Amino acid sequence: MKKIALKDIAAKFGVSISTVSKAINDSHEISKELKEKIKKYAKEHHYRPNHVALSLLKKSTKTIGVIVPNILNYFFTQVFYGIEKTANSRGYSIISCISDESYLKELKTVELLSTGTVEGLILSLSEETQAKGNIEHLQNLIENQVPTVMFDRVTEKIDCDKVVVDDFEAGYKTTKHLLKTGCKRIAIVSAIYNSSVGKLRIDGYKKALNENEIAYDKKLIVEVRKNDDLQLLISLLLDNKGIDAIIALDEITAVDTLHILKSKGIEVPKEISIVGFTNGRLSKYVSPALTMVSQHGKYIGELAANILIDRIEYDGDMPYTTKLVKTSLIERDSTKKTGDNSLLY
Amino acid sequence: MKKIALKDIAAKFGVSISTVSKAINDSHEISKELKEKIKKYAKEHHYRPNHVALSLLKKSTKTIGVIVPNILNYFFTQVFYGIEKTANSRGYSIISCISDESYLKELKTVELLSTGTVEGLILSLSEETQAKGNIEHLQNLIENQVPTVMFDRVTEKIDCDKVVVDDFEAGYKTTKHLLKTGCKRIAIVSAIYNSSVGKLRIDGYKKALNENEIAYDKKLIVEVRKNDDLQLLISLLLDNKGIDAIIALDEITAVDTLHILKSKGIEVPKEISIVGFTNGRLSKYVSPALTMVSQHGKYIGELAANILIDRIEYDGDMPYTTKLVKTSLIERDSTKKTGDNSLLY
DNA sequence: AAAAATTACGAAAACCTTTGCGAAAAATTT
DNA sequence: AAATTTTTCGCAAAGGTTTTCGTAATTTTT
Repeated sequence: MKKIALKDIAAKFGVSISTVSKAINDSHEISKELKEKIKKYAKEHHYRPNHVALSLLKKSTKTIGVIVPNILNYFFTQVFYGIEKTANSRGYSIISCISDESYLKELKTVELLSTGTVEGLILSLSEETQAKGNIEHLQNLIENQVPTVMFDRVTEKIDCDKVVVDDFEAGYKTTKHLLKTGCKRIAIVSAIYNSSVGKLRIDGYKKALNENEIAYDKKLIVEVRKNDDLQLLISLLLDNKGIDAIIALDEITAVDTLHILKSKGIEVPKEISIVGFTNGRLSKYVSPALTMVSQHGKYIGELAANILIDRIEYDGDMPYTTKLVKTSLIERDSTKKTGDNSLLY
Repeated sequence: MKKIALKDIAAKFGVSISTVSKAINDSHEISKELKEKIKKYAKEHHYRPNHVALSLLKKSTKTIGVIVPNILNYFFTQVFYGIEKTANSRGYSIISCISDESYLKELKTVELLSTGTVEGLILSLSEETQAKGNIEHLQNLIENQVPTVMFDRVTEKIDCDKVVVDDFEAGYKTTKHLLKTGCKRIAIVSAIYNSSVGKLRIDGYKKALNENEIAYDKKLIVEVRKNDDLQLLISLLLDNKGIDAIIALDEITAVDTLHILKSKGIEVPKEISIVGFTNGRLSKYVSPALTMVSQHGKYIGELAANILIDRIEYDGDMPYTTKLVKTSLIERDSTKKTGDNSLLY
């Protein structure tokens, strides 16, 4: 039993292809008896209209493309999940690509998908793309009228819909919270020094410091590069006497930092508080459970998908929007309680 | 600047569509001057052949479908990553669906994809599908000659290529290891009582017990259902005096179990050893770090993709294969060392 | 019984691309 | 100058589907 087409059914009953099509679609133009015969046969042979042919005809594939830099990162997994869920509920399939933080793969994918395969694209820039600043491929996308939504790792050089975490506010809020719990000298450990995201968080941090009349000290910002020894970096950092809080800009770094502090016999949060970014699966299972900034990945995915599909389906001019998704601080046991100064004495 | 087709270029230069097509594909049939004019114009307007039309013409979409039950599960994320990577390297895109453990969504997806959209399918059964045993949709798939590879959660009722973890051996190996470290009364906590996977692991466990002449005790197998209180279940379990090891059939349960034991003041592994399944991100960050069974998710994905694409591209008969991927026991600190009996006394 | 309306189906276009073949025009050879 | 080859392009088909329109045949209405 091979793939069956209208043609085959038409041949079977000695009628035309259009008659079969109409019969299967229950058109009133076809007599009752013929319709029933054809429908029965079609069902028995598992006839299903060829999706590719339909896409060509309707000029609509009901498919959107998604490019994520790294699916093993829990945040992106969550976003992906959100996208898939809402896209699906609105009748769209998703064709997914993992750029693996590579500019070239991102480029290839964009070129591949922007040829009628998908009706729109949701993407987050690869690390390499952000570092290089080479975004011609995305510019072409917009020029070619391919609806596009960028999320999280975006660039202001491209004019399109965007969904971003309010990383500035997150950095600000986090720092402020730490200050409120009595911390005075707050360090930042970042493994994402190249991204817009990291810069924004640090800007928010600076603003909070400024508001509290604490001088910004560049020595307190530690950039962790690939293959760097975090243990060593933390040791060097702690030579700056008086550090009483560390903000880690990703979950793994937060957990690693916690372990390093513990191995040094430093009590968390009594001596040093820790806040990490991205509320993934690790944070609540370590001890003490880490206070984290949740970025609502799933919600971001849902939002991005809805914006994209709205644009695909809305026939007319729609101004580009940038949605700023607020973070939530999830307080656990790696920070002191607000107003609770007992630990200070 | 809208989407541009051969038609538009043909109109621009007053030539036929076929001429333009040949010019762009650098055919010798077209004069040098015309070719250059057309190519220049095409490039300037970012012409790219419509992928849907090509798919229809070539009867090949260069796309495979992937259905995973739950992308937030790290094992599946890893498999997904492996699939994407190799599919991509072999020139295939992937269209992905998350069944969310729902039979209905799996069914809908299979029906949607088996209509010319994809050339083959890689899937792992949803929990509901496994529980219900309703696999007609997959039977149709095979009958309709859609190349299909099932991984991890498979059914023996369907005859197709399969890639499975050697869960029987894993259960056997794990149990044997625990016995070798001196454990005598080993319990199992399972949140996947419905799956083939869980049953196989328990079968392996039984074999190991049998070989060591230890009676199988059904009371030592705990099934954790949704919304069940694990804390309570563990407490009840521990009423069976003498339990000195627990095998948890998924990572979260392993970590949770560890926490519960710790909160009860039970020392791990001195009093009770713990081994968990699925070596994800959590296990090595808790303390003590958990000994886990790694299932090599990425490799499974790569294998599945290669098998599928081989079948798609090989024109002829190929017997169905079932690949059994061995697990690795990653020893950390939640189990005692082999031959080290010091902790026993 | 003639006119009008309804029923039941087929032809063809459209979606976009590639490619084999035919044909005209140009260039080359005899 | 005639015959042959080469160059250069267009036509048409094929892939599967839906849909508009046309056209018979049949039924209903006047």
